[in-house]
Amino acid sequence: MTPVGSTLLGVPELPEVETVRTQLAPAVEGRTVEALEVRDPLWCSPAAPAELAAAVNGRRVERLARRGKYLIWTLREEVHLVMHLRMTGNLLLVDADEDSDERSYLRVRVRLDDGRRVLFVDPRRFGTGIVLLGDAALADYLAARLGIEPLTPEFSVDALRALAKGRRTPIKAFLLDQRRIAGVGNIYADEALFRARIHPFRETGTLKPRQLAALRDAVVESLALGIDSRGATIDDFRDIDGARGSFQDAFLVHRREGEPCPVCGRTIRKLRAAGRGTYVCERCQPRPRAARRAAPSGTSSKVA
DNA sequence: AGGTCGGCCTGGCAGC
DNA sequence: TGCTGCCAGGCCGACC
Repeated sequence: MTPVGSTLLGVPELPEVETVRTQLAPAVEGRTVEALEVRDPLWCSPAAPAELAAAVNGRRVERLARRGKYLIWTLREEVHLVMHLRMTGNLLLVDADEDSDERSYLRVRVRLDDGRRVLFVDPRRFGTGIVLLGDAALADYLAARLGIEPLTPEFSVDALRALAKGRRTPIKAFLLDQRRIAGVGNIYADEALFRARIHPFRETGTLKPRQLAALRDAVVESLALGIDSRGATIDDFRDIDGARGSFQDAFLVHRREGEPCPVCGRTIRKLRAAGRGTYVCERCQPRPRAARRAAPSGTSSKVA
């Protein structure tokens, strides 16, 4: 079996989806989808599994692309199968003799014309799929949901400044809003804010140009590091312990509550921002004055 | 209209 | 020990 992607640790964000795309593309591009079997109707609701199959079956895969956290199968004649892994979705590439209906959490099976299968496995059933007919329909779908792609030249300091201007929302919520910047999730938001030395409660519109520049660089660096790290661990994915160590070591503050800050040694705290568990060094990332009176802590009661 | 919040979903685990 | 119930969070839709 060739495992592609993992959700053993953390939620698939841009780097993980990109890793999946990189690994999967050579196996599916140029192949024909013999059968799309959606075994869990929730996956494509409100559309019916048969509708998706009718649109997709028998078509050749021209390209596997990524936009934000979406994985896009572009088939012949502008048929687009758009997948989202959400929280616990995972894609596996397997041979026929490794495939079975008994596999736990199997939601979708894509049978290719070479006998191999791509399996969408998802314990929590948050993952989704939709078929969009026509390039315009795809463009509309993505444009309604996603903003700037952060690993492109379009993600400039000027662009970030324009997005941030006048916004009163906390910067963490801003980073998680896919309609502004596409692909940043909870992990990389924490990592980028730490690198840029910005507190997650900081009001977005009050950030100085220098801070916005630092944040832009930090987002790009964090995502790029995530892609590198993912690539490094994908090969020994079957070795759970090996994958785990390498993956977590890359993160500076995320999920490191109670540990010393890697820069200054102050204990990393867990807060709640934008409804998410949020990790911060409040010496490196000083809490903004306006937020100091707000609830000082989230789910954690123990603060060293 | 921009911002906030609950619902979706289930494995894992804290707490009784 | 075994059960209950809460937590995790990306995205969407309801609400203010």
